[in-house]
Amino acid sequence: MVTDGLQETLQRYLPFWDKLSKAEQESLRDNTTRAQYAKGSNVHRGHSECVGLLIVTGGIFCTYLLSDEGREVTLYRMYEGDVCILSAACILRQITFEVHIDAQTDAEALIVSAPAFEAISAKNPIVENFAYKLAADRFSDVMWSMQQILFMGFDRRLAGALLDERISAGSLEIHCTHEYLARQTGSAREVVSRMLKRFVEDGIVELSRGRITILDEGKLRELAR
Amino acid sequence: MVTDGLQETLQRYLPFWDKLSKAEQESLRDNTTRAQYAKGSNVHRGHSECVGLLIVTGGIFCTYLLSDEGREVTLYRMYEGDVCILSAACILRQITFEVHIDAQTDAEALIVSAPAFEAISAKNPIVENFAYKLAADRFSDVMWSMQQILFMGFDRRLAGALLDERISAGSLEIHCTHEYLARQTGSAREVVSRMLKRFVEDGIVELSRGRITILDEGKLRELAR
DNA sequence: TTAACAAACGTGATTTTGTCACAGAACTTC
DNA sequence: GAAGTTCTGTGACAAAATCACGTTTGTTAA
Repeated sequence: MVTDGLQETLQRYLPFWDKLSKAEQESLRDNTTRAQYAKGSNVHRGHSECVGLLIVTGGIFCTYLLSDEGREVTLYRMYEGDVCILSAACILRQITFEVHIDAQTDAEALIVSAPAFEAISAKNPIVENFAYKLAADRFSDVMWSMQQILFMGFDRRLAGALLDERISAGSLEIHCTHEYLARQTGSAREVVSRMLKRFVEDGIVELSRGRITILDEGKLRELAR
Repeated sequence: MVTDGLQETLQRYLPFWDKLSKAEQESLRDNTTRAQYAKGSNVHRGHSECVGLLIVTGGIFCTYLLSDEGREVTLYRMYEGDVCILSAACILRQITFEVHIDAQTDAEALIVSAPAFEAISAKNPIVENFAYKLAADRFSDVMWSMQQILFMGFDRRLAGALLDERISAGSLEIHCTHEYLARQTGSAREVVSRMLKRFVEDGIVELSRGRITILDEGKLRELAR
């Protein structure tokens, strides 16, 4: 959680801050608000109006694709210090696809209003550049997921997802549902359940409602390789 | 095919050209060469050294992912006038994934050497910006493929691919192999063959070696919807 | 403190898609 | 026209997704 003033936070997280004119700094600051999101709440959906640039100051946000039939596939997650450009995608005319963004935990962020950011971005190439570089970062994230889904067997993907959770939990006890893992891996809940059962048979994990305990991290790493 | 001088071609295809200094223009021009590629030849592979910025002046280039086992999935194609940034991905530090690029037909392009482009891009934010905007364009292309592969049934994807070919052929007679369609749809050759057989049974297409004739474009569109 | 409810999970049956192995057909080249 | 290459067809199988339930587990509220 970041609790200091708006200006200090903006300066910390926006690398171009010191290259802005005083007027630009003021304009940004005056159009930035602090926002709180409850776990599971929606931040951005498809091509609805653009919330603006999201600067994560606490919690986890999750960017995902949503199919017409309601299937979700997670693209990447954002943590404290990450700046979310797709919540301001309306600013970048090159971005023509739709993503959804939710708060995955209770979370908070600074929001730079889209029009204010757009105005500065239109005049200041350094700022515009920052935005496009963020997009390129996400491009790489998405390509990573895509390769995983296209080329890796499901056992491997699930093992990888479990290890990711293990890291962000900082513990061998993971608290998440099978449904959640299905979204992370671009698969279906039943498929996750079945594979987890196989992992149990192999002595790799232990299951209980809403919790997965890793018993053999080595085997898991080997699987995910 | 573009046959005029280097400088004219650069000016036509690089929107930032007129904003360069004389020295920058000269440097770019002197580090640009015209290249010919035979159908099927490789232009860029993974993280091998960067060829540089590719400006397509004729033919078709194809950007694809390649798995360890050799499976290929086409991401997008480039035509006359398109500028390829991923062949110069080494310049953009944000781009961390690997793609491959082939000439899909006999093709030709101008190549701006990577170091020359990088030098100018490092000093001139407008040029750097241009590069990142190109990347964002491709990001959108890739997201489009990803949604197709993740959310659409194979019949639909194949119908879409056939319609794409129908357009670029400008005719109901498509000249391509099942293997090619498999790469376009992120699937396998046998799967394409089988689905095409179903299309034949439904009176949608007619098959012969290396050629597919669309008999019922309406049904195909309905399938692809 | 249960009854009622909702969320999470288990599992068989089915379909779709991808993989493997091989065979035959259709063009090319010499 | 013999040999080789490329392209296609097909059966058997495996992996994964989907469908249709049923069961378990925890929460809420009468």
